[in-house]
Amino acid sequence: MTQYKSTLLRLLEERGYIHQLTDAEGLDKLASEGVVPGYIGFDPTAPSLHVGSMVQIMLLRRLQQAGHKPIVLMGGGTGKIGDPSFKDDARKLMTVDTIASNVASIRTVFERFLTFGDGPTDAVMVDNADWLDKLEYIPFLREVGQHFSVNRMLSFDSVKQRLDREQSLSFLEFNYMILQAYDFRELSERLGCRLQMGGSDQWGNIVNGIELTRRMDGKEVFGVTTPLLTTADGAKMGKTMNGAVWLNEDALPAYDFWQYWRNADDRDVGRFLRLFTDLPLDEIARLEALEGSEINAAKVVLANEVTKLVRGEDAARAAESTAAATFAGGGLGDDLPTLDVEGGEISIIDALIGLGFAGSRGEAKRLVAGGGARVDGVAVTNDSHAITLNGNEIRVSSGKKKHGVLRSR
RNA sequence: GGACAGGUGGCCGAGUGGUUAAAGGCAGCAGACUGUAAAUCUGCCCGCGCAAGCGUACGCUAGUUCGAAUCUAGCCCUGUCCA
Repeated sequence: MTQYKSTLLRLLEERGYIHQLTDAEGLDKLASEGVVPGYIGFDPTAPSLHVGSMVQIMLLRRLQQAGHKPIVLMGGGTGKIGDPSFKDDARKLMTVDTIASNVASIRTVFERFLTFGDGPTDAVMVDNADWLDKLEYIPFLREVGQHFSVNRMLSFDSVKQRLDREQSLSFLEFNYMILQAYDFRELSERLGCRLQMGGSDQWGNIVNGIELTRRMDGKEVFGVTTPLLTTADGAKMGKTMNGAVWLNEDALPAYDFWQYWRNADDRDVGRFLRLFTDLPLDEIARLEALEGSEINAAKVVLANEVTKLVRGEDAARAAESTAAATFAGGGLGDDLPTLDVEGGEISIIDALIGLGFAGSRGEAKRLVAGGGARVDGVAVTNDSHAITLNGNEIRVSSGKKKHGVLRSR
């Protein structure tokens, strides 16, 4: 199992992407013989994907790096249903318009990770609404439905958990796994797709797709899942401070994105470097071996590399220099949130709200009362404090990490 | 259609007439310690207000009561079992 012949599996193995494989030997053989088209599905539940989806995106990138063809499947059709997997409650149904606009917005991110085009190993993007929307119920039941055993479906974790917890699972959601399986089969027909990848929670769906493809067409296809990514302290990746860590620029400023990686847990640095950057493994080994506070250097590299990939070179450089100026120098950087102040004076409360460090006046006051608010590095404990700018830029901070700039206008 | 159980703050979960803006936990924010790390300890954690206070809030609606998350009725939703 350890020694793969194919570049693909070796690459995935050594960088930590593999959790489960459906047929390691078969896939290894296939991948060493020629181009393997492989896909991963993404649900358009929001206008942007977040860091939690990044393993999958990187997986497609690795696929292309290893000389194969990545297929990005947008779940424009399945998104109308919602994955029941492990959710506590039924997802609210999204309107068709929302889905369409989410699909369009998510699309842009992939261009940074993959090379699209018409060549044999160029990436393509497809939307399962293209075929799912047109399905006719009776023909679909006859062709596809006959291959599914309800007994079996009930035994899948995604469904079982919902039932065990005595939570409702609508028939609509129950169908999700069938449609997902159908996607694989459809992609195998349309694009000769041989491989589906996904998070470990997708295992059941992937296996279903493989079986359906075999039963309907007698074709052999494969599946790979990635480990469920959590941070070292056990939290799901991609949810922090002010919510999710979005990939799209308009959903999260590059500086905040950079900071997310800069603040990674020590124990995660090596793993993240392998998964989310293209740095060579020996370089990563050197970085993750750094001890104590030296590891901070590795975190900067991590932040730079990931930001470069997701947001571009310029964004990464700007974020780094802002961070350096703000933290090391105690100064200001261009990327910090900025508030234009009229009239040369503003109350500390309004400044904190204006910079987005507090969501309400009460919250701002509590922050001040708790000693977390600083003006030019000096703690302010009086919530009626007024800041006078005198034409200068003033630095306002919430805690030690969140900094912003007041500028007079 | 019937019987039973249930719907509480971002989540989990106590609370069964006033002392309940609602125990506890998780998540989050801040402070101390540090390395913009982890762990630990401390404070905060519906909104407005300097405050007294006011406004909202316990599925929805209408009641009973001086007073309801707590009682009554109807409705909606969920689960389990029965038809």
